[in-house]
Amino acid sequence: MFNKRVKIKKLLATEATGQEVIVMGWVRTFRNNQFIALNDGSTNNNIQVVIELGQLDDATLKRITTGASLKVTGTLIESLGKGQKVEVKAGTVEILGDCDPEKYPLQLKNRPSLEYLREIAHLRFRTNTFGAVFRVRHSLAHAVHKFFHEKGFVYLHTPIITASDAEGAGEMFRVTTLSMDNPPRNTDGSIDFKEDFFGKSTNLTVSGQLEGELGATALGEIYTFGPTFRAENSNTTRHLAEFWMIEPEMAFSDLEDNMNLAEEFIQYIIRFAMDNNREDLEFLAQRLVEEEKALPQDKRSEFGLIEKLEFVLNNGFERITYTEAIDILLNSPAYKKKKFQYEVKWGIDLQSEHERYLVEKHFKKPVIVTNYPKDIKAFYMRQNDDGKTVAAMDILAPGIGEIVGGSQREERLERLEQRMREMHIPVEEMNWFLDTRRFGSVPHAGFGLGFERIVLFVTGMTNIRDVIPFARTPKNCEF
RNA sequence: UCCCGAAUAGCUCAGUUGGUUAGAGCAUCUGACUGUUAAUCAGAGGGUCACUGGUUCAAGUCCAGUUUCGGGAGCCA
Repeated sequence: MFNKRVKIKKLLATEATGQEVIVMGWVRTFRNNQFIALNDGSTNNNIQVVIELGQLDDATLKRITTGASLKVTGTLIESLGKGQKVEVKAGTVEILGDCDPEKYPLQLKNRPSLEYLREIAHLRFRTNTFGAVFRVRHSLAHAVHKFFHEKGFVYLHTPIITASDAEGAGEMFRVTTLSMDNPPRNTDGSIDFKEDFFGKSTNLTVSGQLEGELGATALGEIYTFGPTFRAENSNTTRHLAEFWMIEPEMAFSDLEDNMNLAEEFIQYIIRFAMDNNREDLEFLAQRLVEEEKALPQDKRSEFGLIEKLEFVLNNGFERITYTEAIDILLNSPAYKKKKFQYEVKWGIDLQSEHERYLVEKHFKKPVIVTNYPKDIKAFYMRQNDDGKTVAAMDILAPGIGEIVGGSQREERLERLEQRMREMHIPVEEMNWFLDTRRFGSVPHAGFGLGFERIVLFVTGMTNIRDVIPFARTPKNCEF
C-alpha cells in the first residue's frame, strides 16, 4: 500500500495532468481550514493539499495540526492560486499520526533558534535548515565513496577498538568490561588489564591511519571513512568527541601527489553537492544571508555561499611552505600593527589568528601549508633533507581552520625508529607497523579529512554540532 | 581547561536609576472569515524572572557561589 506513495520532490516536478496521486507527509502549516502545506523530507518545498469546504467533518479537520502525519489521496491539478504550479485536490485525507499542538515542541512559526533546536535534535530534521543540511551531508558522504571508487581506491574498514596508544592524536576513550567498582589489580595496585575482555588495555580509535598504511602498502591505494573518537575536553564550534574522518593512504606517492589528491577530492565532493543539491544549497545560502543581517557589516561573509563554493571549484587552493607562511605573517600589516596576540617566529605552531589571517585576509581562499618544523608534527612524517622540517601538509579553510592534516610518511626504517625514540614512542609495541618499513618499504602518503568540517564549509553552518545528527561533546550525550 | 557573555511565558525577546499587580510578537485555545502563502480579524489562558545564599524598608534588576547554554582561546580533524 505504501509503495504507491509519490515523493513530493517528484510530484512538484510533474506536469499536472489530472492524475490520481497518493502523498504522505507531515503538516507544516494548515491555512484557512483549507490549505495544507505538506512535507515529506524529500525536499524543502511543500505540496499544497486543498480541501473543499465541508469536505471533511469537524473532528477530522481539528486533527490536521502542525506536525501531524497524513495520507492524502487526490488529484494533481494546476494550482488555482499563485505561489505554486501544482497542488493536490484532496479526495480522502487520512490522519496517520496525531500531533498535539499544545505539546509539540517544534512550532516553526516561532522561528526557533539553532540553540533551541539542538535541545530537540530528535525533531530538528523536520525543519528546512536541518532537512537541507542532512541531505547535503548525505550527498557529500556518497560522493566520498564515489570519488575513491572511481579512482580505484579500496575502502578499508580499520578497527574502531584499538590497543595502540601510540597514535598520539589525542586523549582516548577507554573500552573495558572490567568492573568499575572493583577491578582486578596487580600486586602493585595497578589495574590488571590481562583480566579485561581483550587481555590488554583498549580504547576507541583516534585515527585509522596506521592500519591504513598497512593496507596501502599492499593494496596500493586505500581509504577509510568511519567514526573517530577523541576524549579531549574541547568546547568549540569545530570539535566533536565522536566525528567521522576520511583517511586516504597511497603507496608510491609523495607530498605533491598527496596535495593533488586532497585538492581534487575536495573539489569533487563539492561539485557533486552543487550538482545534486542545488535547491538545498540555495536555501542554506539564503539562510546565511538572513543570519548575517544581524551582524555588523565587517563581520559578514564577503561572498554568498554558492559564490564561495564556485570560487573554490574554479580557483583551487593556494600552496605555500610553512617558512613562506611565517614570512607572510612577519611582513603583514597585522603583524606590524601588533594585531597578533601570539608571537610569530619560525618554529611556532600556527595559531588560529595566524591561520585566519593567511586564509581570510591574505589569500582569501583555502591554503595548503607544507613542510612544517619537525618538532611540532607527528613521528611518522617524512623528514626532509634540511634536517629541520617534515613533509607535512595542512589544508586551511576560511571560517573553519584546519580541514585536512596529512603528510608523506617516513618510509626509511632507521630514520623512523630514531624519530620514535626521540619522541618516546614505544618502538617494541609498534613492530607490526614497522614491518611495512622492514619488508618492501615504499614511499607513501596520506591525509585525514574531518567530514563534519567539510560539511560545515559546504553548508555555511557555523557550529559543528549542527551538521551531525546527534552531537557528542563534553557533558553532552543526549539521544 | 581558560577568558568573555547570557539565562524573564511553549518559542523569540523587551523590562529605564532597585519602587504598585512583570510586558510584546509568535505559538496555543475560543470565535469570525473563507483561494490561503509565516493567511487575516476579535478575544482568552499562560510566569518558582535558572538555582542557592546575601545586601536592602523593598531585588527580574545589586553582590557571591552553583548549574546550563553561547562566543572566543588551547588541543585537533
